Amino acid sequence: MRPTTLEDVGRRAKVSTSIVSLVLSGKYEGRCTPETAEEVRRAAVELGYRANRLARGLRKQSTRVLGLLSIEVATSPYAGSMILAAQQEARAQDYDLLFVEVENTPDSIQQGFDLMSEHQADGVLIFSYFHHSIELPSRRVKNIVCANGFDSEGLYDSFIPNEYESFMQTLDLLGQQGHKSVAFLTDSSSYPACLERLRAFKSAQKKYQWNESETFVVTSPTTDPGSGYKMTNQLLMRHLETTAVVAFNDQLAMGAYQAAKELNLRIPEDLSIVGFDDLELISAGLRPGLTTVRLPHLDMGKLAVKRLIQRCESEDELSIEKQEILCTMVSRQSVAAPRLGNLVFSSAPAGKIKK
Amino acid sequence: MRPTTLEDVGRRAKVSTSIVSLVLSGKYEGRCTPETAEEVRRAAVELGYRANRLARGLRKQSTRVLGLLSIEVATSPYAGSMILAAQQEARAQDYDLLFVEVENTPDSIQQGFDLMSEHQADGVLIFSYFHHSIELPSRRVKNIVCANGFDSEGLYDSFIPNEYESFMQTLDLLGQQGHKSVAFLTDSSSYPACLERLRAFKSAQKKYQWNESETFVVTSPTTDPGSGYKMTNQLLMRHLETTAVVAFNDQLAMGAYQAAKELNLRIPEDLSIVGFDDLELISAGLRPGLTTVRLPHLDMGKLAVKRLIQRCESEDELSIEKQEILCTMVSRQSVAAPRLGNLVFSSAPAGKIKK
DNA sequence: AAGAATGAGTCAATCGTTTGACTGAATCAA
DNA sequence: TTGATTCAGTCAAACGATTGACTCATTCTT
Repeated sequence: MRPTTLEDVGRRAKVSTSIVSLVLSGKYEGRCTPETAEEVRRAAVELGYRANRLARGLRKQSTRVLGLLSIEVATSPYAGSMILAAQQEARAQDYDLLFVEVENTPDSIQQGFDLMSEHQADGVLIFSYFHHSIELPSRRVKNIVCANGFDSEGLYDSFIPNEYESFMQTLDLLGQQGHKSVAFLTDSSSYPACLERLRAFKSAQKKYQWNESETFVVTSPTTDPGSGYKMTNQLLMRHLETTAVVAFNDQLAMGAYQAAKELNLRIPEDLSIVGFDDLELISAGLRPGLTTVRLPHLDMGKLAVKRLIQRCESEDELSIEKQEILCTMVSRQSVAAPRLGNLVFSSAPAGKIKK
Repeated sequence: MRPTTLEDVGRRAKVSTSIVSLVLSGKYEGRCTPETAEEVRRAAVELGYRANRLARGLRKQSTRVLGLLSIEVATSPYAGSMILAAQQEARAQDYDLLFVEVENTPDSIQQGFDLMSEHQADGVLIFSYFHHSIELPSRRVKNIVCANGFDSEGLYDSFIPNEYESFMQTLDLLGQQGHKSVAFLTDSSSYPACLERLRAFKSAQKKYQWNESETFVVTSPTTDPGSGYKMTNQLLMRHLETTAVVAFNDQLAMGAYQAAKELNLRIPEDLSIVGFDDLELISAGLRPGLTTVRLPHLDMGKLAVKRLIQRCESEDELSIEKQEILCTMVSRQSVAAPRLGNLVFSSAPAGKIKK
């Protein structure tokens, strides 16, 4: 059963395909009477006409299809919201997403671009699993936008999280509550997320006069809960006076919970813990709920698509937009003021301690 | 900069577009000399020629594009692997995926189908968030395959988890270890997952002579860790003799861990716990690691695509394939034989207890 | 030496839409 | 009355790839 074409509709409404096309796209003024237009529309509905986007794309040299190159995103637990947000924003503007998962190698990415160019995608989104620099190969697509990552040459728009300011939100919270012995569990890599969060921590140490002993920064090459557990044990062995643990991500925080509970430390009364990422499976599931920072996956996905479409539809050259997005702090129950009986007293006035 | 076309390649190789097309698709035998073919291939590479899939699709009436209707999948933590597996299987066979997230309403699904038909997708995959029945509206696509769900009329292929047998794997494990007081924390819905897992539990109760008191089945409308915590508390209040807790999913199991730890019960020495789903963020993150059952998202995604492509390329009518896939048990450290000092002794011979 | 067969290509229709150029009738201005 | 304008449409050429129907020259058969 061949699908209905413009010609079928035209035959039924007794007009040429031209009129049908014009009417259905709303550009028929001066080309036919409103009555004819009505007749055409009726015929189209009766026959269940759906435009063939291949033909349209071929003729108009524009497909309203955006390529989504996902660099190891779909494998990650973060996948959902970014891709979903992109999809919905696209659909809201009558664009569709052609999805390809690629590996983080110039070769694989090149293949992804080739594919998108075969499909005549109007533009390509590059979504990255984690916030880092991506080496883009020579490309044959004009419109490109990156989300949760940026191209190494800085040639394209990018929407990335503002690691420093975002992390500072939870650090400020701890500082304001009067903590003085705060430890940071982190990754030993040199990705922006890592570097920036460390920079924020060091800056908070100064700002709130935290104990700046190097042993308050615990690093590990892996960031699973198991590592978090070990790091926290190791930390508390050395610094039992610790009143707050700041984790690079929620998995490490989860490990910190386990270590704390084994040592019979209550959270948050004896030990405050904060995470990063807001993986709800963890952060909302832990007891007590984990105070953490939600990565702006939704916003990045949405903004990237908005910008890409803008690029696709703009006549003239747009300047390169690099936007850092502030994450939102999600307050649950894992933070409290340090107990007065602790080694280091809070120097903040009582009014400040209570929230 | 207009992309290279067959004509450009033909011009450079000094042959007609026909020969170029024939050569590049490998069907040139009897149409030109191997030397000409080589010349054409060289020209194509030099110009970086990429076929225009719109034109090809229009002409061949086949696009090698599969629509992926994701019914609330992308919002779920399970998203990744199923979509990823589908993408990779498709790509391996030179198919691409057009991704649309839809809501679980006939209207929304209908819109999804309409879209796919506009794009002339060769077939449509329907991926569902959880294992359940989907009402499909009147459709204009011939090839349809469902994964992790099935259409209410049973008209299409479907690949779903075998809930009963899969769940039975962990129940068997507990039975063989000699547990007799086993509780089941579950959802109070009436989806297949729920019904089947309950059926498996009841059957295990008989098979292993577990205490069949109704109070060993604890239900709740929500299945977050918080509920698991409450349910476990409530359970242990009534049945302190419980030696094993079986949870409907990993979130509930996570809650059970929390309750157990608060009561100073050691896992697995005092209480064995098993989950379902294998959400690694939880199951691999808990201490000790959670023994659970991995849903076959990867297989479902892959098999669904395989079958859909088979359908797209088959001349004749294929019969409807309904496949139930066995999940794999993931053994971690949350299960052990009940302690001999417990209220109820294992009646199994010692040889059976040890694995 | 005439006709058939083969080899190496080209031609042109087709897929379904879009859209500028055209047409033929009716109306209007002077 | 005549020429210009408007109205309500139709025509046909793209867009780029595919493929059955051709063509023309050479070689083979008898």
